[in-house]
Amino acid sequence: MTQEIKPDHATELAAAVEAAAEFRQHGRATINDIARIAKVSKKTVSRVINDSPLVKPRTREIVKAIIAELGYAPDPQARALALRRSFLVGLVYDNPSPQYVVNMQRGILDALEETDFQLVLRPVSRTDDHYPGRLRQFIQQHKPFGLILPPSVSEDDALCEMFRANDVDYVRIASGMLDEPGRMILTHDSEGAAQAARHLCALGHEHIAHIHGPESFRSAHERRGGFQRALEEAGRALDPGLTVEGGYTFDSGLQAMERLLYAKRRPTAVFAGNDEMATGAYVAVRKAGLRIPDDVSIVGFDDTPIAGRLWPALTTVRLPIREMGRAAAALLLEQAAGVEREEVISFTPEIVVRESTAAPAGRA
Amino acid sequence: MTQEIKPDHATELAAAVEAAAEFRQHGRATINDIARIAKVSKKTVSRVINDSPLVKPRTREIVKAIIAELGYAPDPQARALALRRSFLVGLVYDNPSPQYVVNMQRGILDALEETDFQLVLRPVSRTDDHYPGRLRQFIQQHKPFGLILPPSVSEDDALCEMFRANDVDYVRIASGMLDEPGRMILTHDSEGAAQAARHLCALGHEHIAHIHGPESFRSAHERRGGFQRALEEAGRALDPGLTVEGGYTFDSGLQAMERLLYAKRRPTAVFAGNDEMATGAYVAVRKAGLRIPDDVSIVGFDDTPIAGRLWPALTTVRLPIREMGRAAAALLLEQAAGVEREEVISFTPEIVVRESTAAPAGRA
DNA sequence: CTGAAAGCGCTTACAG
DNA sequence: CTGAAAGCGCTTACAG
Repeated sequence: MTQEIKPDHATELAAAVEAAAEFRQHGRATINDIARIAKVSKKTVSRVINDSPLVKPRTREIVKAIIAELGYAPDPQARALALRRSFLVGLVYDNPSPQYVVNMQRGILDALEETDFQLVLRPVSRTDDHYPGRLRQFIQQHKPFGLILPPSVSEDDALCEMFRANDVDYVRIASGMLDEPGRMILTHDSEGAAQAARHLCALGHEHIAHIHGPESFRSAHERRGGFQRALEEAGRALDPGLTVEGGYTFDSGLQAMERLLYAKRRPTAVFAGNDEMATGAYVAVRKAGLRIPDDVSIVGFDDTPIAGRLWPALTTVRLPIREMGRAAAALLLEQAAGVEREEVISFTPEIVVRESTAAPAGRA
Repeated sequence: MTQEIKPDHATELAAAVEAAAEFRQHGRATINDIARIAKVSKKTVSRVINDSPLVKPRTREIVKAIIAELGYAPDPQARALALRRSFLVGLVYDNPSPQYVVNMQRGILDALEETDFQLVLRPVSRTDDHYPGRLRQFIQQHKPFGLILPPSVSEDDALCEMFRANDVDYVRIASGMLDEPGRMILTHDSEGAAQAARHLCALGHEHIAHIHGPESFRSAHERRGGFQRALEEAGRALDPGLTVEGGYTFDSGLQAMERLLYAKRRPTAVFAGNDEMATGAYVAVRKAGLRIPDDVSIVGFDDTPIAGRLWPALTTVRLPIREMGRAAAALLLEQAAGVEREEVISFTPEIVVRESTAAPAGRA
């Protein structure tokens, strides 16, 4: 006489795990192995992998237990082929600062850490006319899951349109609202610059210069604008004679500062649009035989590592680049999950006061 | 009456290209499209893609013409699935210098530029015990084409053994001969350090200090060794009382220099094991109210961008990091092509003389 | 030198 | 809630 035995859930689960354990030695498992051991179809395993709700909780639990026991991970190449979409997240950048790039990479990697996504690097040169074409080819061939765009590539509207046309998700990091909230990380550069202005005004400076970045960078406008507004709110004005354009480079900062030092009335403080230019300004001041901050106070922007390594250490405005990268990658995942975001994610830089700023000589 | 027309090769080729041109609008081509238009099997197209010699030159030419006309590129995901090997090259690094990392990335990207390979980033922490396990999982799941290992991960023999066991190609970049020539990029750090020693001796320094890197870094030994040997060849010796250990960081350089400044007899020149520590040494000298190079000459190692931005600009030893990255990636491709290399590829650093070194005060 | 069949490890409609 | 069949775009033996 046969007797129908209806095993309870715990028994069933234990049996499945045991069957899985026996399989262990046979090398890397596939979806078929999981299905066979779980006694379900591979489609059901696929549903579990993809978190489909259409699986009985009990079935799901058994499948998950076997997956855990075998340390199974689905093959990204096979999934990509079937999904027509790879598990690569591309960082498309033209930012010249290695520090910026590395920090952004770190942030993105933080967010991708426990996922199946890999970060691939796509440096570009915006002065190369072929760069959108190359990117299109990359996209069509590698079908990246999504792209992250820091400044200044993030400011290229035509490029983003191409991404949309090719059905590729992206997140733009920029100092202006260039896209819908779900595709943007906003940085309030103008507010950071305003903090620099307030700091210098509070120290008593009246005669303040600004070395701004190139007109082609949105951040240069934002920073100049915020600085100017805050000066005006404090009853000062940004003297056009003390406003010089640089190229965000060390050399341009050095040259701009040299010009400022020979102005009719030498400024007692200078706000440089980034740390690179501030570093150049240091050298110009030194070469002129002047002292920082005794003769001239200097403020930078970015808080790159060089800021703390200069002597005296540079007062500057810090943008949390790593956190921004993390947020951008998280937003990309959110976007893929179909979340509709209404509010933009934004970051406000903060001034870091070190040793390069002090009250002007007359007021010391 | 039908007449057999045997078209010549040129006609045949032109016809194929025309057929391809007609196809153009239908979206992205696959290997099947190419095969159909070329009137061959897809296996033959696959042979052409993979540069198999087993294809009649004429057939190959026609297939290549159609591929070019359609701008066809094989799907990397599909190839990866069939080949059980992806087109990803992993950069596995724990190097703390952003400048080093970014330059290495650039070099690798240079070499991968016109290939189908993508660079993926795998930062690791050697102090994390789980890091080999995580890497193994990455390897087994993503089946990277190969890995590039700069110092100090490159010095981990057990890790490389795991790579071999998992049948993954790799290239180690190190200052010692740790592996066979086909898997190594060698840097002659000791020779660079020797150049620093010769430079200081030539200037007339007798009383020379050295701030070396941490014992756990092979480069620290190589640099100290090369420096010491060259000093001895010049009839000097490395005074143990003027040899201090730092941690390759700014702060450690500052502290080490402070100790040296209070030595019984202050050194007239200091060789720092890297630019970071040299930068710290600058600050210590400044804080002590001394001048560079008038009171103390300083030499760094690496030639990171900060070297040229300091005041006075830092004399340092430059390693061509970007070229090293390029060579490493090229070597990986060579390895995959089955080339057996007998001679190791090596790079010798060179001193870059700037403004931080001069004859000692007494001899000016 | 060339091709038809099978397979890499997944997912997508479709049917139940 | 579950499964059998077909397909993603390639390559690998195998046969000729």
